[in-house]
Amino acid sequence: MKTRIVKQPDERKSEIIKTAGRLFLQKGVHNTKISEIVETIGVAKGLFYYYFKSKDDVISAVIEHFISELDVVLSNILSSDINYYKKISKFIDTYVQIRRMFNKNSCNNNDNDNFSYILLKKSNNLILSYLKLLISTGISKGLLRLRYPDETVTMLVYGLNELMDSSQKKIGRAVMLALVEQSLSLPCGILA
Amino acid sequence: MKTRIVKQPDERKSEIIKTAGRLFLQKGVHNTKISEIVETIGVAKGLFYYYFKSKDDVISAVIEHFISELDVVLSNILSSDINYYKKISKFIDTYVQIRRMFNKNSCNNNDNDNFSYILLKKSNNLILSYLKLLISTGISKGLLRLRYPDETVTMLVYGLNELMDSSQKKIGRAVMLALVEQSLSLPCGILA
Amino acid sequence: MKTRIVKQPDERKSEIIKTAGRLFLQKGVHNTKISEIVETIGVAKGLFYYYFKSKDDVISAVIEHFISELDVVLSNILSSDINYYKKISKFIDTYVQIRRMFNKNSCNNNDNDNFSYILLKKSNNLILSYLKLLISTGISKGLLRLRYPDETVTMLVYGLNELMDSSQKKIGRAVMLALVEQSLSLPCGILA
Amino acid sequence: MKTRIVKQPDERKSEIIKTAGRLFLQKGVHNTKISEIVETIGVAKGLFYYYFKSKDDVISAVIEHFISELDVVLSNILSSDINYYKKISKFIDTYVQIRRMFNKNSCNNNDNDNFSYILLKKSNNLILSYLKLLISTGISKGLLRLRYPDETVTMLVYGLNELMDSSQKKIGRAVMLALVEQSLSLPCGILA
DNA sequence: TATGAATGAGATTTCATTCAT
DNA sequence: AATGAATGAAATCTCATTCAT
Repeated sequence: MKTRIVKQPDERKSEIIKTAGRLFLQKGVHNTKISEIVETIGVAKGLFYYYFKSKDDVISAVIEHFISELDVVLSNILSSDINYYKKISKFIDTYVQIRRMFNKNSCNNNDNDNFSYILLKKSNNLILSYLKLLISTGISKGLLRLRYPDETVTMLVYGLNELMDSSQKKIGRAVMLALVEQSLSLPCGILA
Repeated sequence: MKTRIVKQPDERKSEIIKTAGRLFLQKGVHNTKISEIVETIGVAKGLFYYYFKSKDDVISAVIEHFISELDVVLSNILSSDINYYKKISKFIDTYVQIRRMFNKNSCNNNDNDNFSYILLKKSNNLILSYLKLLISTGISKGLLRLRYPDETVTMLVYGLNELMDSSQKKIGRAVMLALVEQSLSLPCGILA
Repeated sequence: MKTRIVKQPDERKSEIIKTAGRLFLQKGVHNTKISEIVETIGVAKGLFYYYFKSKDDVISAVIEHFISELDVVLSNILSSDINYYKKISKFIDTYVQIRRMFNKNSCNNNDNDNFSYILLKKSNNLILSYLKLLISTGISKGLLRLRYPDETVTMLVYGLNELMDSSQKKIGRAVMLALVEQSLSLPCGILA
Repeated sequence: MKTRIVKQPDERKSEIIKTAGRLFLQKGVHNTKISEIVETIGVAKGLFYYYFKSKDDVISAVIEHFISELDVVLSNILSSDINYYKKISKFIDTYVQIRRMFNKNSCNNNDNDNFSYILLKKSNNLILSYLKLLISTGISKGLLRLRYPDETVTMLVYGLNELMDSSQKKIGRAVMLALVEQSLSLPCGILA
């Protein structure tokens, strides 16, 4: 029998969520067995089912965990004391970061999971809602003008998303911001 | 003993691919069992393995099948005898069609497959390559001007993709084309 | 639902090995299904795969098990406190015993396994290595003389092996020992 | 549809037996699928079952084929017009040949067939019966003397068998014949 | 005599989940 | 709060054999 290490419930649960999340991103949900999660942590299988009802249960928890962390970051940017355009470029930077994190891993995984897909989509939607808010504020303040603001922002976010995926050459920050300016009909160089 | 119905290999193989494809879209790859595919057709399980090495093998075949069908459609548009702007809007229309087809189904599927995801991505990339070609031809003919043509088209395609997914209200054809015009810096109404 | 009987891993693993070994000898490896092994013990099929990676895995384990048991017996004879010629005849007796055990069973089995064959060969080789040691010791002590000691012992062991297989009439112990004496150029009757 | 090559029944049947035999020795019976046999020849599966009732049926035929070929060779030696001792050494030489043929192949095959085993055994028994005959003739003619002629010859054949298998260094013809002489209590060098 | 698509029983294997300890 | 042996349903895959052509 292994030496039993007792932890606070919250700490243990969080440990499982983080470990599962890492493995899910690395190898895909379908290729991550419960046994692997518990072996990685070094606990018994039964403990997993003490904290989670099922595998699906931990998947949801992992997604929720990632999204709520992102929410904190974005919320801080929005309420921070920097100028309007800076906020836009900060959003874009944050976006690039999480994209890279989610995608670096999901490339390897050739299995048929849509875990990263859901995660990405939820992240995109979150950042999208923040951006929509920011843009509509900008419009009412007269900082920019757009015929279809919501649609334009949607296309911007998901367009960038794909651009990061597919381009052979890594897209530089400058080009990226230029594309944002173009999409939002902003003066050239204002986000730089 | 079942009465044995013999078919030409090509016909049978194609029958399996189409049946599998339909089920994959309806219920996801993971939720579609080999036994279901063969039961749907009404043949023995062994026959499946006579034509395909494994489940993965048929997945690849299904994807290839969908993509090659799309390729024919797009290729016909490109070589057809209609004017330049008409071709663009035809591409967009085709795009909308397949998107609807892939997505109508993938909504139901709550499993963890990314079959539709891969399919969508490959379709997007195919249409993207056709559009890039068309746009660069247009640029060299002086029909339009863009600073980052490839990046712009990429963002356009994937932006639209998401727009169709997410907007509560269905995006009308008019708005869609307007967004395309805006993205490509084309005169308002020219694609209508 | 079955009542679950929990055992120590070592005990369970050993239980599986012994049961599998018995069935393998009785019916041949190919004719022994995993399902039979677990049904015989009265556990679930999954438990088998909890302890063994595959059917091949348990086959190896069974062979190893038989051989290591034989090794203990032979090793005890070698180090025991009896006279030199007695050791030889004890080796022969042990040999006869295991031969009978392996062959009694393998007669029934008309399938195409060579499980008993491998087992027999490994046993033969083990006893052979012990005998070679004993003989060479005897030679250096001047207890016997042989031109080709290793070859002679090899032929002796495998010759006896076959003799036990094939002769219609069961070979008596006396004849057997006489043949050993003849092979090793020992005085007639010294092993009796 | 393939071009259909029609052959005489005997020729076809023999073609299947020879091909099957080659594959059985190369890869083992269990690893040789009916499909492989017919593909190697270039005919359809159905044809196999036109000539053979089952896989077991062809296995028997293959064994019979090998054995009857050996029988011809041995029979020729026995009735040939050479001296007594020469016949013995010719038998041994033939024996070495077929052993090499059966074993060179069966080494590779790590599967659980006893095809080579059966084949070897039947060959050994055939040569054994010829040798017993020869030896007993020799005894009645006063050419040699043995206490247990049959047992001795049995041990000789099977002992040599193993010797060829196991010895790291290939056993030379001279040593081999020396061992035969020793076993049969023949004067040293008479077989050389 | 020959074809090869089709059959189907059954084997091995996987793994999320349970529960006696 | 923790263990890990045990469960069992279900999935994938194999291949000797059959039979419509």
